[in-house]
Amino acid sequence: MAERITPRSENYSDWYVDIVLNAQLADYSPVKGTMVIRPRGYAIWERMQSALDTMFKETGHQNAYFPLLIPESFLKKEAEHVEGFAPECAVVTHGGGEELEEPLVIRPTSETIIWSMYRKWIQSYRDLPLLINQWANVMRWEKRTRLFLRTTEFLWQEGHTAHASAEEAREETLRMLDVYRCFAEEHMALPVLTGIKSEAEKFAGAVDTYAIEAMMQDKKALQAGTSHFLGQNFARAFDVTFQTADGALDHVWATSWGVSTRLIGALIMAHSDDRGLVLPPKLAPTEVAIVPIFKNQNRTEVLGYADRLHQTLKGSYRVVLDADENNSPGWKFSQWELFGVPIRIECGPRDMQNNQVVLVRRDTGEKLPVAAGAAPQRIAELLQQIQQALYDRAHAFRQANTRDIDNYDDLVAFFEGDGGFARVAWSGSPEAEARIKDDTKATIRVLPFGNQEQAAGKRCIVTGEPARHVAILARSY
RNA sequence: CGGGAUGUAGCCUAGUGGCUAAGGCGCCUGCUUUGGGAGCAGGAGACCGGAGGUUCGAAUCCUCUCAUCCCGACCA
Repeated sequence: MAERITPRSENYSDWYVDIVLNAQLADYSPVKGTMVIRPRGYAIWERMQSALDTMFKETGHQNAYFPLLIPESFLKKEAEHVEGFAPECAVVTHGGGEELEEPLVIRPTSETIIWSMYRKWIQSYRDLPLLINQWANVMRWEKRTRLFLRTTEFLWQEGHTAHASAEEAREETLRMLDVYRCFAEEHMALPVLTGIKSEAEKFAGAVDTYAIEAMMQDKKALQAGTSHFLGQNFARAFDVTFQTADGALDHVWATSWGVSTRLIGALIMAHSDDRGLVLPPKLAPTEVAIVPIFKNQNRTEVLGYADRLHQTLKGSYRVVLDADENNSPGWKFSQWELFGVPIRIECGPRDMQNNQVVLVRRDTGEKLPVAAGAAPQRIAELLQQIQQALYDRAHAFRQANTRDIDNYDDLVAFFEGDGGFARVAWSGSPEAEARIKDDTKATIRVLPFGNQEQAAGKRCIVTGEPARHVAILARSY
């Protein structure tokens, strides 16, 4: 029998690991905390990259590549930055059989090396804005790792932009946050909250950190992407100045923003079920799997029928024909479900007689017989419906598990129970934030856009002081 | 970095001092099958995580060590 997937209800962590391993997305590799992204997982990443890269280009960015190794001294130039990252840096001390003059840090992020270069490339306001993105691997020595969600090495993209004014840099920060929101919603079918992070949760070295935040099926929050307004912090640290149109000298304004292979973890935890992976059609490496059902006496005919269907669909869809003769149809059904293929097409002798095929939705299991000639059109519609249904289901789930709470005891009870997202009024005091964390293990995920004005007239859930913010609280990954 | 658990064939597991380490899945060969994880027959595959020790004898007991997973403190 095939591998059993631990049901979500039994153990969510085990379920997650079972999905990743059995759907062949990734595998553990020999070094603690590192993993191999297998072809089925990497193909998803490639689709993510392709969609995001297009969006980055459409917003005026260019790709470049900066080196993996960063002089240790660079990290130390920005005070908060070094404090934030020093504990999780891997450091190269030897090369070519000799101890290095200066240790080299394996990048945990590239602000420092990039700004050291921007110093050379930026002299005038005419050189701005400078809009660069890089696709790269980074390394953060995490104490505790989880496949895709937090590994020692991971793949991501990091955008680093330089601007002549604070306003422009802020605009850029929000523009890219919106690109992430759009990508999450439209491609990943993942509803996200957008907003700003609290002081405690922001990026080391940023003035403001914005994030998209999603709810997973266990009601925990996952930060799916961040966009930072860096102010002039890195420009000052690396002495990056430019001459303005009126001849003055000013430090450059900066942003950085990134999403990582963690998004694959988000995808899994948002949509998949106890039968295996469920992928939104737009990111599914294979959209359609054709499973012919034949007996010995009609093998040639049925395979021919399936093959003609395959030929018909090949030009328009990412489709595979599973013509293997050893595994039973039932086995193949389970297998393609495990792999998360959005639509399976069953075609057997009965279908052939009726000149039809059976489309099976991965998300609902629903079986839909359709005339063979209508299949291409129906598939297009169905893929869209599945994409939308996944989004709607995730959105409804988040709505159902988000509660407005205005009493501290209720808040504590909420997180002692099933938990979810708690929407509360908050004074802005770090002490209040810390107390919530101590008492509930929940943190401020985001101060969401759109309803901050609702804080007016309310009192902080912890201190009772006048509230200045609406905060979303949740336990998180 | 603390707490817990586990390392026996590709995977899962049995074996808790005594013959040649057992079974299931998977894999290979052949036949038969195929509308929800098929059947039969045959076959390959393990220095039992590593090192040291106790013993006539160790997968099994002891010591050390390594690795991984899970739960907490820290984080894309």
